Amino acid sequence: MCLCKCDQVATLSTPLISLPRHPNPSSPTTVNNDLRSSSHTAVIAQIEQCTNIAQLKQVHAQMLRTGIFFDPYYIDYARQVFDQIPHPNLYTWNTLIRAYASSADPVESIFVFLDMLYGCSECPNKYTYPFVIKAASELRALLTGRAVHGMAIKSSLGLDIYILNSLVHFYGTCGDLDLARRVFVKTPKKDVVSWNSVITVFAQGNCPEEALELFKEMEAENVEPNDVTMVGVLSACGQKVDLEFGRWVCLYIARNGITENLTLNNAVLDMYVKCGSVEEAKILFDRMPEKDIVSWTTMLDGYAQSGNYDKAWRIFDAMPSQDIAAWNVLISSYEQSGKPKEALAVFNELQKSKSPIPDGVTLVNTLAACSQLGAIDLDKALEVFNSVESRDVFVWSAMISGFAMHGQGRDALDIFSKMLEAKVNPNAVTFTNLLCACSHAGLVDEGRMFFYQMEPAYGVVPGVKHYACMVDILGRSGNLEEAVELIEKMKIPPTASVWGALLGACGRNGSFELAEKACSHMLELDPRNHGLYVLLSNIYAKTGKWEEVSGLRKLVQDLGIKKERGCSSIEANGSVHEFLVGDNFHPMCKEIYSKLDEIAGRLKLVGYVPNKSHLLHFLEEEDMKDHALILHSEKLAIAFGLISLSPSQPIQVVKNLCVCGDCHTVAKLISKLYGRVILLRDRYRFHHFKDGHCSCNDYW
DNA sequence: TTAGGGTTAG
Repeated sequence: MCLCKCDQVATLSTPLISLPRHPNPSSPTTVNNDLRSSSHTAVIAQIEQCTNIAQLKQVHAQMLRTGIFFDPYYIDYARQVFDQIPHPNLYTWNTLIRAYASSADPVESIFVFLDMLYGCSECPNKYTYPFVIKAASELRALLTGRAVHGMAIKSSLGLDIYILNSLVHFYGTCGDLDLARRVFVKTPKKDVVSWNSVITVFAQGNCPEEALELFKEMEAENVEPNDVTMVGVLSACGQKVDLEFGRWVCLYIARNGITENLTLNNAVLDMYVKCGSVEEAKILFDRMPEKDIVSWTTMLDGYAQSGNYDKAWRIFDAMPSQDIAAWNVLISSYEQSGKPKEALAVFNELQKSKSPIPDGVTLVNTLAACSQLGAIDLDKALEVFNSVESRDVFVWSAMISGFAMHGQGRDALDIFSKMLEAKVNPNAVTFTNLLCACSHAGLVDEGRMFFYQMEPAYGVVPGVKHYACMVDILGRSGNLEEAVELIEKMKIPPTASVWGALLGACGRNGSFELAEKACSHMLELDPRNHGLYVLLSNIYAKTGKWEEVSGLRKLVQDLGIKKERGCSSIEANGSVHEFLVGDNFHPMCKEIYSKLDEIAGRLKLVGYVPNKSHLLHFLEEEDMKDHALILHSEKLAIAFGLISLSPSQPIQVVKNLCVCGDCHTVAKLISKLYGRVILLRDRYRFHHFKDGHCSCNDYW
């Protein structure tokens, strides 16, 4: 990565925004490279002065104690020593394979293993396989790992518990939870590590329910859990946002005498943060006997995610050192909470501070912030992208996502081809973004091709997000039967998002029976999803099932389910203006409503008839004001934009929910009648309105 | 004299 080029990026997107605090330009922990290389020389000199094994062991112990043994520098040194051994024995080969497996360059581990198969007279043994499998896990190299698994079976080592436990971890890490579970089930005498491996991979593979089920099974089998088990269980609680169970786990840890340690405390901290209880996190944080960078970063994340940026910046300042993860937490939380300008401001601060150096995550979030700012800034995103020398898979994927959000499906596909040309292997995120691009641009055949090739050609097992995207692609294009078949064939249980994609398609294509089926599945999985009741209510209303509509309305009231209110914001003359549905609070509301009346008149002249099918019967009747236009927040924002911005300025609106069909039509007409460019970002994507057309080609 | 599982940001 080249800093001077990134500086260019910083200047081209310098945002005029004030953050709660501007960090110090220099980070307290700048690594001094000169010092480091002189220490390398000293250690090597010490090793070379050794005349017997005892002395060598002493140096080794010292290196382990200070942690410098894991400095990549010494692996190269070890390799040089290894290369001078005329006939290394199996033990020596294993040592080198192990060193590479947990190094920054695990692929070397695989290469050494292959060299060993030809260059060593002995066969790989029960020690070799766990190291090689670990390297394959690090690399997410599903095909390589499978081959190694096969070799282990052929060498009659297929039932070794260490090898099986590594394999559970390996398959899980590669996304094949099904296979991970099968290996686990076949493990003859499961020990605590077997259980930990399977619980951990399910927790990390977005299957927290299964992870917790496995934990219960483990208890039933009377296997005593340890601290590592609890880390996995806490991670599952965090993902489920199940604070109550998380608290129970904390009690369980105390009652069962499981030793607290730094990692376990960090996992508890993370659980509290993910469950939204920053207060409990802070109490633990204050009483933790030992804290590391992860503890600080988790706490920082807690405050940032809850929008408490003052406290977040205070934590940031108090941290012993601000590594790139800490910066990334700030950038990503600003970016994800719809504050792309603040995100870019933090990126600028980072650039000014010179250290730490931005990594792939920084660029991903910065690119996302650029794309959030609209079409003009997508060009900036391209500049950021082009200025980065080391593009990892996430940077490429972020760029694909940027194009996907703007409905530029072909551009997304082009970027993907270039990524393959650059020899960067796509991962699960790449395919999610790619499928999303296909969905937004109506590229059905391409979507199908990617979906069915991702596993055989690239070793990426389709996850629930990929299924949801594929169902969406098929549903939107009217291939409802195929979408249903796909859901039925899923190897993993469909989530609410998968059924939601089908439901959306049903709404458009009018298949009410199927919609009811999808709804009942979704209600089981996500009973407090307000949007779902709205959709279901619409479906009942369309089929004239008024009794069901009123029953549903009562249910929603009884359950106390609140909907997310539609809210649009627009920036004009340096400040942000927010509008809610039928809002009367804006100081210029009189002008805005008279502008809307004028718009309504002009739209009527060109034959526009409000499309009331998008009105949400009964459930949203309070939103229905007696106006010529249905006053969704985006219309208010656009009207305000017409009044306040000069004709040459694009009207940029951000909406928290999905844009409705009527607002979409109105925006198209306004862009033509008033000769304005309108950029509307909704929950999922961008719409660029110009000359009466939208960039999404009415396909969203 | 070698072994497997763990927490933060996409």
